[in-house]
Order: sequence, then structure tokens, then C-alpha cells
Amino acid sequence: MTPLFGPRAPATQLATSLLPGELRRPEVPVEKSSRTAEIIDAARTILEAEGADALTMRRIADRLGIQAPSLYKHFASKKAIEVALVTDGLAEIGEATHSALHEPGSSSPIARLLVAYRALCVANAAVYRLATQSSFARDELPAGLEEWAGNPFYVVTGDPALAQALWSFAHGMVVLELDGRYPAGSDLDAAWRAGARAFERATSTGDL
Amino acid sequence: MTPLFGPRAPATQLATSLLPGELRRPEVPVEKSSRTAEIIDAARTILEAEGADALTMRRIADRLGIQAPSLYKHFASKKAIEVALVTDGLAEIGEATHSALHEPGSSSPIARLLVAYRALCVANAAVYRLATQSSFARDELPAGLEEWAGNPFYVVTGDPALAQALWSFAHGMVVLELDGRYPAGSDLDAAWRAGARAFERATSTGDL
DNA sequence: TTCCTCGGCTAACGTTGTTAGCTGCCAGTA
DNA sequence: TACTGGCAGCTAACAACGTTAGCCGAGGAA
Repeated sequence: MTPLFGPRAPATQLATSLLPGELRRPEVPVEKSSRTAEIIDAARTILEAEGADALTMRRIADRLGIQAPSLYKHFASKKAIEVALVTDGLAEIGEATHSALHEPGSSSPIARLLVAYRALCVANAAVYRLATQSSFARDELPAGLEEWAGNPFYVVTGDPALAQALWSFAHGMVVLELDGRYPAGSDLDAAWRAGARAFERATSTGDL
Repeated sequence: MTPLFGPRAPATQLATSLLPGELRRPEVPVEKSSRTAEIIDAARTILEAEGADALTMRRIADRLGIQAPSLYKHFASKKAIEVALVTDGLAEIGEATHSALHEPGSSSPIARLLVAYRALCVANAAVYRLATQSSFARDELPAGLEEWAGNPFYVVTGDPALAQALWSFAHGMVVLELDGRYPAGSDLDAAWRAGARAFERATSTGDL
């Protein structure tokens, strides 16, 4: 299983033309020194292997063979490290969902979007969980990144209300799956399909 | 605004007959001493007023005029206090959604369920957030309580996959609303209606 | 050579959950 | 009445957390 992550395999924007309503990825200034990159790399490794509780400044520093206070030469706070982690995760998820819009396929755009969204969120499970903690400093994310990452849901429905409903469905499915909230033995594929079909019909029938 | 909460206004099971597929509320042994009740009451007050970060053992103890270690005479850990808080919240939400199934109304059962779910989750916003933190000790909740609280979604759809999809939609809407993840000025009522309509059609049309 | 910045370090602070161990009170019982 | 036991408080303390202050060596620029 190869890690599917930003800095390790930098996500590049495909040079395809935009669909109606599709946003372009916002420019995010990447001026990472090698040490900063190593720090978020170590943080991600710990986060994915042992979960959010294990992500402490001392553990991150340990992995790099330095002391915790030295991390503050590179990041202003632990929150800033988390923001860097989530920024990469959002970029990767957004990249995947945007490109799912353009891939041809036998299934509907909604189904393709949902499949891509689920796959990427599960692949970045720990980061996704981190981003949905209420203590996460969402307001320090790069401007426009969240909007861009959510944009495919607008493209695929063509209606703001339906887009938010579809996004909520997808987000809810992912969160409940990652937190193990469905009873054991649940057929989650069937639940995803059922939701996809409901929203496909809602878009094809028109709003009112 | 009167607080809508368990111990303050104990939720009683209505003596109506059950709908097809509807579960009865599990018996949860309530052997609360007066002090334990005071503790979870103080905890809830802090949580609702100042959020999860303010919910510390010392703050809870302060409100009762005692020292933090004394709390351990009544609860084994902070997690246990959180579990008690969420147990009450789940009971109240479940009570409301179950009774929404039985209320007659001009709107569909799905719409009534969603309206009740949203209202109760927003009323218990802080507790709902607490319950969705990944660090929450879900496995220590009373057996069957979560299943019973989610049961109305099965009753109203009649299909496991569709029920999980509908629950995911509702959960996603609530979580994103509570975390302020929708752009300012979003018409959330419209999003709820759009989702409700999509699932109404999905149930009436049959599964495949 | 001198000076400044970068990126390490140690020591320490305040806060968190939690444990150990002491004590006073009060009910029950010989 | 006297003894006893447990309930429920207390203080002191610990380890781990994020974070700050302040020191210092290396290396490049003037």
C-alpha cells in the first residue's frame, strides 16, 4: 500500500478544461523548508499509525531525534502542524474528486464522485478525523481550499441546496464509517448505492 | 429557553403501540445518587456554556464547591462522566424521534423525523459534539441505546441500506451545521428539504 | 574578523487527568 | 454506650501535555 499523500507524491492539477461551475484550485504558496516537510511527515506517520492521541509535540520531536521545543522554530504551535496536515489531505481529496468529474465511465457523475470521495477519505482516515474534531483550527486553512474541495458536489448537482445535502450525506457516511458507528456486518456499499440513487433521481427530476 | 434534558425533565416512554419494526427503549438502570446527578448536571452546564475545552475535572468540582479528586468517589474517570452526559442526550433525542413517528401531520414521516432529529441535536449541540469526538468511549454506553436511538430511521424507510443512508445524511447535516462548515448565508432549510425529498422519493419508488 | 541568523538545547511553567493516603462524620451493631 | 466500617471529603503529588525563556554553536555575509 503506497502512501497517497501530498508532499510524498505532490498532487498536480490536470490541465483539462473546466466543467460549468467548476472552480480552479486556489494557489497555495508552498515554501516548505526541508525540515518543515520532515516534521509534517513525522506527524502524519504517527497520526496514521497510532491516532490523534499519540500526536504530541514530544512524539513528533522524538521521531526526528530532536527536543519538542525545537519544533517551535518551524511551527508556531501544534495547531499549525495540524493545519498543514489537513491542508495536504484536503488538497489530495479535492484533486481526486475533481478529476472524478472528468473521468468517463458507465456510472453517473454522482456515483463516480461518491466513490472517489469515499476512497480518498478512507485512505486519509486519520487526517479526515483530525479535520472534523471541533477543536481543529479550520479558520487557519488556506483561503478557498475548503470551498474548492467541496465544489464537485455543486458541479454534479447544479443546485446549492442539493449540493449541500449530497455533501452532508457523503460526509456523514464517511464519518460514521470511520468511527465504526454502523453495526457490525452492515452492507455499507449498499448504503452508499442507496444514497447515490436517491440523489441521482433528485437531480434528474428537477428541484420542485 | 428551558433546558430540554434528561434528569432535569426525565424523558418518559409514551405508552403508544409500536409501529412495524419499532424497537422499545432499552431498560437502563438508573441508580443515581443525588451527588452523581449534581455532578453530571454541573458538567452539562459547563459543557453547554463554554464548550468541551472548558469541561475539566477541576471546573466541575469548582461548581460543586469540592476538589477535583473527590469526583473520583462518584465516577471512575472523566470518560465516565462524558458517557453519562451522552447517555442522557441520546435518550432525549431517541425519545423525540420515536415520538415523531407517531405524531400525525401533513408532512411525510421522513420529513417529521428529520425535523425532530435536527431540532433535538441542535438543542443538545454540545453533547452531540462530544459524542462525535473520536476519543469518546462509545463502547461504554448502555447496551442497545444507540441502536434504539437510530431505530426510527429504519422504521421510516423500511430498508437497512436506505436507513443508514438517511441517518448518514441527517448526521452529516447536523455535524456540519454545528461546526459551522457551511458557507455563511447558506439556506440550510432548503438543504434539509432537498435531502428529505430525495429520500422520500427513494422510499416510495421501491429499492431497485 | 565580526556579526547575525538559524536551529538546536535545557529548564521551567501552568494545566490536565489521576492516584495515594489521611480524616471526619454518621449509621449500624454488640 | 462504645466500637466499627464505609462514605465522601481533603491535601500532596505524579506524569504528560503545550508552550516560553533564554542560552549556545555553526555557518554565511559584511
